[in-house]
Amino acid sequence: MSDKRKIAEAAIVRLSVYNRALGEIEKEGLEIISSDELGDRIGYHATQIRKDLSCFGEFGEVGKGYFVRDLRDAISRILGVDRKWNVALAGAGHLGSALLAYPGFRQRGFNIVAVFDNDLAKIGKKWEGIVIQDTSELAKTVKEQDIRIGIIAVSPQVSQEIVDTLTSCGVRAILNFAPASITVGEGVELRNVDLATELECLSYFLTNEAEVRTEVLRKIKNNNGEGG
Amino acid sequence: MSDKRKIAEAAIVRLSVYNRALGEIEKEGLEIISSDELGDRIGYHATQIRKDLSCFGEFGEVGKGYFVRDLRDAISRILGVDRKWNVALAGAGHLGSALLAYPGFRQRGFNIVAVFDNDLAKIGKKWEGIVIQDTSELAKTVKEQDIRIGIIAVSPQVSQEIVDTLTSCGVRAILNFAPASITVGEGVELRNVDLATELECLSYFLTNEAEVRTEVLRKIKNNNGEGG
DNA sequence: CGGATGTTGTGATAAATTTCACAATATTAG
DNA sequence: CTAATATTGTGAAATTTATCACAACATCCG
Ligand SMILES: NC(=O)c1ccc[n+]([C@@H]2O[C@H](COP(=O)([O-])OP(=O)(O)OC[C@H]3O[C@@H](n4cnc5c(N)ncnc54)[C@H](O)[C@@H]3O)[C@@H](O)[C@H]2O)c1
Ligand SMILES: NC(=O)c1ccc[n+]([C@@H]2O[C@H](COP(=O)([O-])OP(=O)(O)OC[C@H]3O[C@@H](n4cnc5c(N)ncnc54)[C@H](O)[C@@H]3O)[C@@H](O)[C@H]2O)c1
Repeated sequence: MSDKRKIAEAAIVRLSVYNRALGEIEKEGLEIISSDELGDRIGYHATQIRKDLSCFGEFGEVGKGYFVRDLRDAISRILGVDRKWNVALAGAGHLGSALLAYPGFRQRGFNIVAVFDNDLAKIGKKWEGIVIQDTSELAKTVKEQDIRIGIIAVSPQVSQEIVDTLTSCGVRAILNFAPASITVGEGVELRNVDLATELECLSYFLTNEAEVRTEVLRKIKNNNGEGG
Repeated sequence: MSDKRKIAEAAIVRLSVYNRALGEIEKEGLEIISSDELGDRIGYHATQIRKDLSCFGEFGEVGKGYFVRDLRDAISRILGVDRKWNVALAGAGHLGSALLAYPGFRQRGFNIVAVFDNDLAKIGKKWEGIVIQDTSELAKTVKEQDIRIGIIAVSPQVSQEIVDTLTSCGVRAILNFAPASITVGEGVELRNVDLATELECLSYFLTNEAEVRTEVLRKIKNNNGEGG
């Protein structure tokens, strides 16, 4: 019943997880997989998977399952990763250089084609085949290179400023690592990755372990699995 | 109505966001803030904030708002970050070294006190004051240093193995950066940060921009703000 | 003092999301 | 061919999460 209007963000995240898992399954040589087995591997209910997919079409074969390759292609199309995206990286510090060095992004179609910094010691240097540019060149480069996605790996103090520069150049998708409350205009998608928040969630869990354990036991009694 | 039993994970993430924002507000010199203004700054409804807090107690003053410092202390206690946590880092590669160099974790009470790798060229070297150890020493070190949290920054192929080693040593909280479907036993909290997934969500948004725009317009008509 | 205003905490309500239940259909074994 | 088994896609139900609405109370200002 292909209807893209009411797709939950959480469902999109799951599609990406399905895709990664399908990649692993493909490597193992499996050609067909049921929603049940896929769910087992990644810790979701089979119905969740089928429901998520049903928003976009029918990809399975009744009584059989899903052709791994076909489903992967379908999800890739849905996510828009059946193409290349040019990405700009702002901030060539510790985190920025790790991101730049990571081959996984390119493998998935995300090419970091430009890196910006304001540190004169870095500007002009070539890292991973890319010359680090001054932030003043951002607007020009974004247009020239058709950059659609920006990654923020600068200090929190300047993150909003860099986001504004990027969006004013037409960048409509931003992945932010700076622990700051960034705001963007409508039509711009912002995703925040706050690693301190991740650790704080773990701290909460450890601090409140007993209560959580009770919850886990209740869930197990109701025959639920691991949550991923 | 202090009842920690039915707290949604999403609420915990928000508490962490509130705390970071309160830190910024404190730096600005503000001593009191209303849920309304806090909500404006971080893109949540005031009622969401009040509801989240109400699970843990009453922290505000009617007609006045919240004392910034007091609320921050209260949330820190709730999250369990009113203390220090010793953290182990597995994988001293590109990402691992960025995490190790980041002062923000220590500032928030998360001390990376041990780093493990299996690369002979790295083992024995001292980074940021910490000697990189062979993974075979993990069990001993985890006990000696009272390590409660593990960070996985090794390749996906070995990530499950390292997770198993950590949990078998009693580590009950794991932050995983490897793009793999990790499973953990009950009583262990696992948080996955998959950066490729983050980019794929942005790709989805860009690919389906038109539909999303419609959605945004609908929300604005209903007086909703930015989602953060 | 008293009315206007501001703000919290929370029960009730609404909305979103997940899970259940099952019809429909394919496959397999005999 | 038929019965047994497997699996999808989806409407309905259940559950979870977010928002609304408002009583209760504090503060401000004349
Ligand atoms: N390193 C981590 O593990 C980690 C973890 C969590 C969050 N973060 C966040 O990610 C961001 C980057 O972290 P990092 O460790 O790489 O910091 P870093 O200090 O190593 O790097 C920041 C880089 O940004 C550059 N920069 C500063 N102002 C700039 C500007 N106006 N224009 C362009 N470039 C500018 C600096 O020159 C530097 O190269 C920070 O906001 C940090 O809080 C990092
Ligand atoms: N670098 C990034 O920006 C980035 C982005 C997304 C995901 N990741 C994921 O994070 C993880 C680390 O990425 P990276 O870029 O730092 O990789 P990397 O190759 O630079 O580092 C991996 C490190 O793990 C060590 N290692 C390998 N096997 C080990 C074992 N059995 N025991 C102990 N150590 C072992 C290696 O020696 C190496 O030092 C990977 O799973 C990667 O997919 C990284």
